[in-house]
Amino acid sequence: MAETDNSIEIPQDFDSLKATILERKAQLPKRLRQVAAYALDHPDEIAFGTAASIATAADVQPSTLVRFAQHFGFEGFSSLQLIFRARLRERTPGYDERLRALSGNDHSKLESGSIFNGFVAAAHRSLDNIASSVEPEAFERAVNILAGAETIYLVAKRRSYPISGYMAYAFGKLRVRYQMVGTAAGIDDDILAMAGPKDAAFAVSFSPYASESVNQAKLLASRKVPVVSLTDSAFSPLAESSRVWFELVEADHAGFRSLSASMAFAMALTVAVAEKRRRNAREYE
Amino acid sequence: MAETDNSIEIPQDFDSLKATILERKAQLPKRLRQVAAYALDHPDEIAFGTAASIATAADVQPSTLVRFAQHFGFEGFSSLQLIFRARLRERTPGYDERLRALSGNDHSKLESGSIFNGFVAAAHRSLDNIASSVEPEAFERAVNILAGAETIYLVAKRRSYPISGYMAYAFGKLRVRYQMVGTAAGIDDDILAMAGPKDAAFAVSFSPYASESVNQAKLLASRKVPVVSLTDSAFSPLAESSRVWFELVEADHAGFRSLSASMAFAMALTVAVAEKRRRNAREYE
DNA sequence: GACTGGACGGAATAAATATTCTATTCTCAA
DNA sequence: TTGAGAATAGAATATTTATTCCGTCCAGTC
Repeated sequence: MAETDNSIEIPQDFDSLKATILERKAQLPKRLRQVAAYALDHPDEIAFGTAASIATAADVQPSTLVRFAQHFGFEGFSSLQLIFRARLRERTPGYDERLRALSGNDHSKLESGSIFNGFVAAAHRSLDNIASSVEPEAFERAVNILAGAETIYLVAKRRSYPISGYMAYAFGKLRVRYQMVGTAAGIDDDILAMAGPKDAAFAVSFSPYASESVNQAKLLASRKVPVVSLTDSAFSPLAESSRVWFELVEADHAGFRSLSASMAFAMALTVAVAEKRRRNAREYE
Repeated sequence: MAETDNSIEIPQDFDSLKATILERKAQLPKRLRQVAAYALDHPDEIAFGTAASIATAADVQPSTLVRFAQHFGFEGFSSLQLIFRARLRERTPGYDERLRALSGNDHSKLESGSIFNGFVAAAHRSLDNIASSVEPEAFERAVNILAGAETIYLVAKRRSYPISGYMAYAFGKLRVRYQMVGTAAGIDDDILAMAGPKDAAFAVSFSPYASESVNQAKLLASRKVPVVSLTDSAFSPLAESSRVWFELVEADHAGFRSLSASMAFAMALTVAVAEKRRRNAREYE
């Protein structure tokens, strides 16, 4: 038998698999080389297809695919396929390297270190994700709505509260009139009663959604106050009350979701609004 | 029978499918809505998983997935799945590319976009920096100090306030006793008067340092309360009052410093402390 | 309060799947 | 040319898969 090569590590990610294939390509038997060529040329097909369909496309037998996989140390074709699928999931260039850099650093030696690394990695992932999930056009609309408002109402509870807390700080510095909602219990309704169509609101809520925030957003929407919202699902109850809404899925570690992407988003929105106002004001001078 | 809706077109790509789902979301029965939410929140899982695995993850029956697909005009679950797979093949162009496409048209649009990108980039830079600037041993010591405290006092003002705000939320979830300092003016001194050597404090302050925070940290230190602090300079006045302190320089954009690294740090510290406590508690059982 | 129609859960089923096995073919050296 | 060993094709097999079907449940209506 000349099958699984135990002496060499089984590739765990697409890049190293690709390298291994290229390296051994010359010594591969005819049909296996045929498979190798097809696999590297049509990685998407390998990821999605069945053994039968791929075999037909590559003009080999299904069993050849299994032998190919086993030749590189995998248990069968299916486990090889996982590598090709993983490649499509996290097609974030640069992320792998960063993660590898993290796992090699001093923190990994201590027990609390892995927690530390985990949160840094989660924050990175969140930020990688944000660029593709926020549409520039929607962002622009949100900026326009908030820049045109007399007073910006900030609605957030619990986990989202730090986000609006930062925005409040920044708006204060930038001389943009704002009003936080939900700090002291009881007077929220009175505050919201003052909001009108000339104002605007920014609401943040992640699942599990604080019912208070949702209701307040609804109330504002019913009073013709344009609402911009930040949430983590297209199914968020916030979405239906909002003129513009952003779906932002934060990566998590140990069950605690990162706030990095939300924070970056909030900072960008805040500064963009202030910038827009400054320019509008100059035009009227 | 009320099945396939021939009058309406079957979505052929992911975007129109998503739009259709969102549109009909309100009228969907309970389980189908559950599937809808899961599908839009975890599109990758739908693309790769089997009906059984997805059903388990979404907490429904496999047959529900089939009904869901048929509800939207597909023949079965498999044909719906093809849409989700196609999405991964032809990745949607990221924000960067879309932004570049926009840049030719309108200058004002470009402006908001560059602000957005700027903050995301700054956040990335901050996170890249954090691993090298925080010493694992110091982190370990900080965890030990806070894990051993009866009550953890959180001291932060202004820009740092969102950080302690998040920690308060997380400590609450994790059943760690804490006390925020500086929320309502006037009673701070009374709160601090209760702190003793068995407690500990975590103070955050970046330049320009809020004198209040600095004084409170000094007061705590003089009362033999161990202080852990997070700041942005070795010359920070906080440092001299602290048992352990961390220097964390955040990258900035347009003069506004990122909070991503501080946030990641705070989350890691919070969870590490809770974890440590949990372990200590188990040892004494 | 009974009736009706849709929604649901769960078992049954038929198709499709990856893998294994074996006979045959090919390769290369003596 | 012949013999030995690997490589291959293709059928057989044991899972796993999506789907169908039917009894039950639930909400709304008269």
